[in-house]
Amino acid sequence: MTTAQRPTLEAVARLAGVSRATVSRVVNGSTTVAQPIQEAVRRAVQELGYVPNLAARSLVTQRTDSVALVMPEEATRVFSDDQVFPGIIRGVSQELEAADKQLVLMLAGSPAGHERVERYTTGRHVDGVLFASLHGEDPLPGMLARLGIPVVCAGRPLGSAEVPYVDVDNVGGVTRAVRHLIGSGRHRIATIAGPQDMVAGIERLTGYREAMAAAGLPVRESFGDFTRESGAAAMRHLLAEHPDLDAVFAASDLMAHAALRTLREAGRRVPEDVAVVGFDDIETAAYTEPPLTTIRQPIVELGRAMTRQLLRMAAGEDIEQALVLPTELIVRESA
Amino acid sequence: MTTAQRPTLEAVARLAGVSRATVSRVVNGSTTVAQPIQEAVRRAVQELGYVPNLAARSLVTQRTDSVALVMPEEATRVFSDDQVFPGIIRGVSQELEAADKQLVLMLAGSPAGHERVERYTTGRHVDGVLFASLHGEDPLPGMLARLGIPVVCAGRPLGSAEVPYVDVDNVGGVTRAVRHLIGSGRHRIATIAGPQDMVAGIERLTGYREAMAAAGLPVRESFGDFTRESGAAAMRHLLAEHPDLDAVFAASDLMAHAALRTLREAGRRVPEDVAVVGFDDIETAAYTEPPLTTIRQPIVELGRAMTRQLLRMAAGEDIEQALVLPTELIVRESA
DNA sequence: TTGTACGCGTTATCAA
DNA sequence: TTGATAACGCGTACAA
Repeated sequence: MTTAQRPTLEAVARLAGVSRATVSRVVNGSTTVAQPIQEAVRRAVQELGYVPNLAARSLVTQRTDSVALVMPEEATRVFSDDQVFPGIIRGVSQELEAADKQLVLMLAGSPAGHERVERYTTGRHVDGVLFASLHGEDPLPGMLARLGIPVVCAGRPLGSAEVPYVDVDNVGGVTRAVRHLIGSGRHRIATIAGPQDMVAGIERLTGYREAMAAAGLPVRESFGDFTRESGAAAMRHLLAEHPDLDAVFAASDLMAHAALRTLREAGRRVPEDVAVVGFDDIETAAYTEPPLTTIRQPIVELGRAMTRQLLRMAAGEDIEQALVLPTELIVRESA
Repeated sequence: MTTAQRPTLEAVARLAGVSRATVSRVVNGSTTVAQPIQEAVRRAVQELGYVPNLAARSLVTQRTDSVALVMPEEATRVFSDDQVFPGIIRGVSQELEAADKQLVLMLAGSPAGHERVERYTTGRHVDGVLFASLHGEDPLPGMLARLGIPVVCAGRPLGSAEVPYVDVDNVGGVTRAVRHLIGSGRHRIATIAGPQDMVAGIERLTGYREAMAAAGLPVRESFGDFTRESGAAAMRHLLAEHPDLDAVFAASDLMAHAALRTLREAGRRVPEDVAVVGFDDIETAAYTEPPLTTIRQPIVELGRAMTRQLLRMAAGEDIEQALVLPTELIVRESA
């Protein structure tokens, strides 16, 4: 296997009859190079198929032109069936592509994986780090921020760390959903809450409680972890505890989907007997039986927004500590 | 912002009272260093929080310790609702983590994106390239292979290029599904085929045709692009053309899901009037109405296998040109 | 077993 | 406007 030697700046310089420095200037778009020379250099680059060596460039510029996206590995499991995981990646990827930077994806599930992420990111091998879907109080974002490494989180980070984040308006969305239920005559509204070690789970429960309190209605709570399985168990639990319920707000569409099925198995009609509202607006939501009323969150836009914030930080700009994207109630047939 | 200067080999060497070379040897696990010195070096590394500069290392080793995973951007749209996209990523990520290499994810949707991928990968900024879910005859994998850059594809690449790949047994899986339908008394079996510019679409149709021919049954074909929307349209088309059909094999679970709904809207009962079989075994399959009989493909394992092959190539080993993973018929209630 | 010295391919500083 | 030349941080012959 002939490892075809890549052409270097040196080679281009020789072919174009100029110095390395000049070639470098042309490649990096410096304006201080005479037109005819620019063209000669470009021709040589073209002819040789020259591509800059990023390692060499990083060594001197102290930039890597790459950004890490860190996701807990469970995320790919928990969200394996919805669009959150691919959606964030797509948004991040779009913005990075526009900035001509690479996306280094790190799934950090195991403790070993987490340690690896820590080594890699603190080692300044990337220009910035995006965190998605954090569980509990991960100290890593705060640590990186203190090291002066640009960091942005998806969702308000738990704990005291002052790390910039982008989130969706969980509380506002849930409030609208609960009002919608009340407006259609429901008063015995239960919730299947999400995991309380994730900010999305916490805030959606908060939204439910606040909306119910505002209407002077009593709460009926049960908990899941965003998955279908947990949603089914929670729904069964609710039916046993509060057989009189006439509506359910589930903190994820997957749990709502499982609730639909569990209700049917229990002989309850949706929406006649029990109305159901989910959260996310995954594609499946339009295909459930009956189609699911839910709260849409702009997930691709979330990925894009957090990336833009990060790039601005990396460029030395000051950015808003928090950015909240709007959610929207999508009314279908289940409520 | 005090850009805390990272410690270098030099700093560690000074603290440990040895030469840079020795520190380098310890860091890279050379056995030719005296025990007490090793320990002194390790202590110094610990104390300073030394992390090797990857750019500098790449420059001299000619390795980057990173691997690119290239996916057409449409994949994240087409598969936004199933587990293929996250599944492959998870498998790839697991194997790379074990090998202590980074995953550079590149979504190549637009022509500009494709060109960017080409520049990046041919520029040898990664030690190898994984391709997922190719459409049509992409020349890039073959080009990279000829450049001596390790490449592995998910699914047999179309066209003449001799690029190593890992695939699932599409034909075998479909054959089993069709036999299952025939075995339960169905004879007017239609198919909703996948896109014919993707090898998965082509092979699943081939499997259907071969199994039908082997049983001496006539085919009824309609085409989609793996999405629900296209599946619904294809199902309507089939009902119009072949109102007598008593079974449908859809080349993806999403299309099968849409078929279930379309059949119900048309007043057909599943499985009494029409049996339905899908392909993929996405999580939703167990939650459709009725639960979907389908062909499971080991998608995470596909990601792992292709990564192992790539790493072996990158290590200079010879690898099998093709690797085919088994599929499995999962019988639920729809057939 | 350890250290010296060179080179990897770029960018940046300074003269010319 | 252009060209030498010095870093950037590391691995590794080669010498000791």
